Amino acid sequence: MLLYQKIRNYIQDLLAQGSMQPGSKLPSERSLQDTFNSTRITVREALARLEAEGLIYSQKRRGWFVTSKKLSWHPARKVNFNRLTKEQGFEPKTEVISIEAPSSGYHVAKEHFSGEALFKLTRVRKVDERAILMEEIYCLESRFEGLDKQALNGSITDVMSMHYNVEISHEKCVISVTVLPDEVAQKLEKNSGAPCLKVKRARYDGQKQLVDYNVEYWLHDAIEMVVEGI
Amino acid sequence: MLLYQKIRNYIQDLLAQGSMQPGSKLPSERSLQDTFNSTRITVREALARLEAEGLIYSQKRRGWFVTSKKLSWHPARKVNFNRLTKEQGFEPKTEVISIEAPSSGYHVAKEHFSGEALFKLTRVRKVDERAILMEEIYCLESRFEGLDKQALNGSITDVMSMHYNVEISHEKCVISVTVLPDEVAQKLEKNSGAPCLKVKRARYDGQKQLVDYNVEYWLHDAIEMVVEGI
DNA sequence: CAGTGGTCTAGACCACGAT
DNA sequence: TCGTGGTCTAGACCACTGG
Repeated sequence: MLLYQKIRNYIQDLLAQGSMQPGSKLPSERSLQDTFNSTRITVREALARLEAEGLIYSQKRRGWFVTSKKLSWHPARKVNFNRLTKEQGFEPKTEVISIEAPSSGYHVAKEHFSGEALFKLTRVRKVDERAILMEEIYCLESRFEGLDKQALNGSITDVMSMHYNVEISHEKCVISVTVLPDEVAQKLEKNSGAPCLKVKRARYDGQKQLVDYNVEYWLHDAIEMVVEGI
Repeated sequence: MLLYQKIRNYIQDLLAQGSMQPGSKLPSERSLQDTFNSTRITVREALARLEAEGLIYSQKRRGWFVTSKKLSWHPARKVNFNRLTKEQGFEPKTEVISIEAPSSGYHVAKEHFSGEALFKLTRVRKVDERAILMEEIYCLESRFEGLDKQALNGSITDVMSMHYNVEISHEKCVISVTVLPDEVAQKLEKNSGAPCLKVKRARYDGQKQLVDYNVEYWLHDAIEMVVEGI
């Protein structure tokens, strides 16, 4: 058997035994190197596989940690992040990074909103103190006047409903696997190059008008998506 | 800038220029190493990032190649693989790996079919000669007698409808990001450890009886999922 | 057969985290 | 300050692909 597979199996066994709880720290790369009379390159090969598999994750220069149970997510439903995560036994937290309404349009403005002025809301969402999602929400400045004065660390759907009388009635998501862009990786305290699920979501009201357009970057090991159909 | 990022950018530029078409072969690792006066480790770091990003892919010991446009897939719809891929300009192909009905039950049998005897159909699906999907389909032996004598390289939904008068009316998918299990990687001519989308799908008839249970492994760079909701 | 990617060794320096 | 992961060098042998 290949050496990096031995190391991988060794760590998998550590996890399976239950001797390592979610969130706890693995032995350092150099100590694993000594354990197996090997080199860091090979140890890191094993760790990378386990990371891709979703069993462990690294935080920049802090170390390697055991992944928690995945969050079950319904991309095609109006979901309340805080409620959903609590139902599944996690402690949610939302941080507003910025809300901007610059005079110059964004790229998405041209593509989806025919060039009109937009708000851009950027947020990071955490479960159990681990940042697992960064999202950018774009919506019309004219339709949501004063949005930047609202409380934005809860459900945007609720804010739109309560303060602007706008209801979402349909949405379309496109989901792909890619890597975190560098600026997103930084916000989530990950290395650039970390795999992720990218979700692009367009939401419409009853008149089939586009209400908002979201781009979400989910850590690949933090989520599983549930879709029901027909 | 980091060296592996320089190499990554260099290759990205090659792709963006259009000088490299989908499916064409990249320079070898050793030639890139010479170009940048670097080492294979560093070159492979750059290639791994580009692979994770979905821009290139490797085939075992054959080399690195440029990825094609992604296939758009609606996981929550009854879709005909052959029709869908052709509509998007690809040339589809389905290979039946095996169909078995062993006396001993499968693990899924216990979990989903309360222990009854099952067929297990294993197939690989290709677009433009590239294997991008391996799937296992489980269904009741008693309900689909003689299924192993049917033509199984087309739509299973059609076979069930035409020969067994069974119609799918509802389905539920669970989608996660992980790595190809070793035996799947082999079938798809990939290294073990290649990232993938894993789709577990349960399909029900009008009486809410479970008709079949599928496990699909999609190459992460070959597909983007489209989901519409509410 | 030559060339390719897959695996591996034995080191090194750096930036950043924890303390 | 010390330990950590992040990046990098300069080689090596092997299994397999392709001509």
